[in-house]
Amino acid sequence: MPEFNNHRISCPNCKLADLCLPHGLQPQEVAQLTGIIKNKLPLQTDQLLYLQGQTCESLYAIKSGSFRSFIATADGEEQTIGFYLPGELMGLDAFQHGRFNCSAMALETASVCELPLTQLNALCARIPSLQKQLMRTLGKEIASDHDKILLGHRPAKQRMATFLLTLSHRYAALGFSSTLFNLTMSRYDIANYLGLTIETVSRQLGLLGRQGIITVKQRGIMINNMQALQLIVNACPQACPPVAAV
Amino acid sequence: MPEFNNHRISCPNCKLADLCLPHGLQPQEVAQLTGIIKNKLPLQTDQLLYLQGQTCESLYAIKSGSFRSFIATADGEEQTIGFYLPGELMGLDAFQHGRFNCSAMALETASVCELPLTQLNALCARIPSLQKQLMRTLGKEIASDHDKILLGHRPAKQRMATFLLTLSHRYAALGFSSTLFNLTMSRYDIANYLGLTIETVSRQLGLLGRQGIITVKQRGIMINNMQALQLIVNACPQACPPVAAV
DNA sequence: CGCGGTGTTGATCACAATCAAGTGATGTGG
DNA sequence: CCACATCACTTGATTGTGATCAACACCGCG
Repeated sequence: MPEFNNHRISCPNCKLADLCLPHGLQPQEVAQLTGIIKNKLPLQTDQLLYLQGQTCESLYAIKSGSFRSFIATADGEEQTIGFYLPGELMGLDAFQHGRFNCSAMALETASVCELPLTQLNALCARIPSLQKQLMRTLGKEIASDHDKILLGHRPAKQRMATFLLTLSHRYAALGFSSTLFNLTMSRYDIANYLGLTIETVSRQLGLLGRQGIITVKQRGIMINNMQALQLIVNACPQACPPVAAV
Repeated sequence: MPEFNNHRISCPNCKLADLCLPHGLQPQEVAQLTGIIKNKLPLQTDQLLYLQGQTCESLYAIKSGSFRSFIATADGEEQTIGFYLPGELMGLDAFQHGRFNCSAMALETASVCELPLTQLNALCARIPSLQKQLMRTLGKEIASDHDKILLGHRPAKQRMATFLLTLSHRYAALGFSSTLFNLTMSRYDIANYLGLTIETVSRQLGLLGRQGIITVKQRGIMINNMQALQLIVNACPQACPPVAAV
């Protein structure tokens, strides 16, 4: 993945600005936002950005790399809740009690902008459009969570297709290829996220590959037939018309 | 369900105040909040409070009754996302684009407080603790959505038990009995919400009944063994220890 | 009454989990 | 540089949970 990482933290120079918190702000407001960003050392693979239960003192915007957020369930297992890509804001679920509701782990070398809450709140009070943008981001998080709830009630094939298509769209929004990308997470992570087993994930990927819709090479994914993928996503569970079997 | 409905809308006199937006506000601030509430006619069973796609001009706090929120899926089906009880705030998912992301329908006769967004925003700018409370509510919504995502990956028995236990806790928070309550939604709604079929819901309820953990009479639920229910909720999918079979 | 909506119960089937073995990449020490 | 271990993933065989299909019970209501 190309580097969005700037040596000096500065929203005005950041390619991600329009996807991130500065979206819709005046240049002078963006400058103020830049002012509160705390520098943070890059994280290595498998390093925790924060831990479930910790007091939340900052939100984190991803500059580069990707993260996995997960919750420890009652039975001691981990349940992956979501994956985060550059430009996305992490830690919003801590707004309820001031403590992180899930843990966040780097899937690869990654860097983030740290936004101390006290300063962010103060800034929000002075910049209405920043407040508004933060609320929009919260609304987006809720809407995306609703999609995940729906997804949980779908058959395996549809979950897999939706997962790939969503990633594709998010990469496209970042300016990357929508048809050729690498999965930064393991099959185990995907399975856990989708509520499937690794075997089922593997089989579904294999199936989509044999149908010619995608090409899988390790963690590399090429989407050959975006429309077919979309059809699988839209299909109602029953009455699934045969999708150009090969 | 008893009536929380006051003849004049007034947060200071509302028994729900501490569960709702006024929580943590100074009396004088609560008065200001009361000032922006628009009166709205009570809704009848199956009446829509808002429709997915509509421009969102207000948030709604439930005074009495209950609601079901649902999304129209790609295949034309409805998918129930959640149920709302008195004191809860509806419409938060509209923050993303200013349009409601789901529809809300009354499950019984219900009344709501309408909070026009423009006035609410203006008030938030002047009352930091109101702003904070709104953010907390958003965080709560996200956290509860995460729980729903987890639930989707659990076996039927656990989904059913969790559903009942969550309702029990919410009723208790409202000052109602935690062990004796009526379901305001149909089996169909429950099944749709949990991602199961009505048959499975019926069977799971029957099973819990035969185990003596609950007593089901139509839509009336009595919880006889809260701890057993909690054990089912906590249990890991496999290695489910036999729960006092009768 | 009989009817329609709502919910229950039973029989069968299918999808995905589980169990089990095997392949392929990557890394390590001899 | 190769033997070997390890990890990540794939593939195959079997099983079980919950969906589907189908019939039936219950309740309110005209």
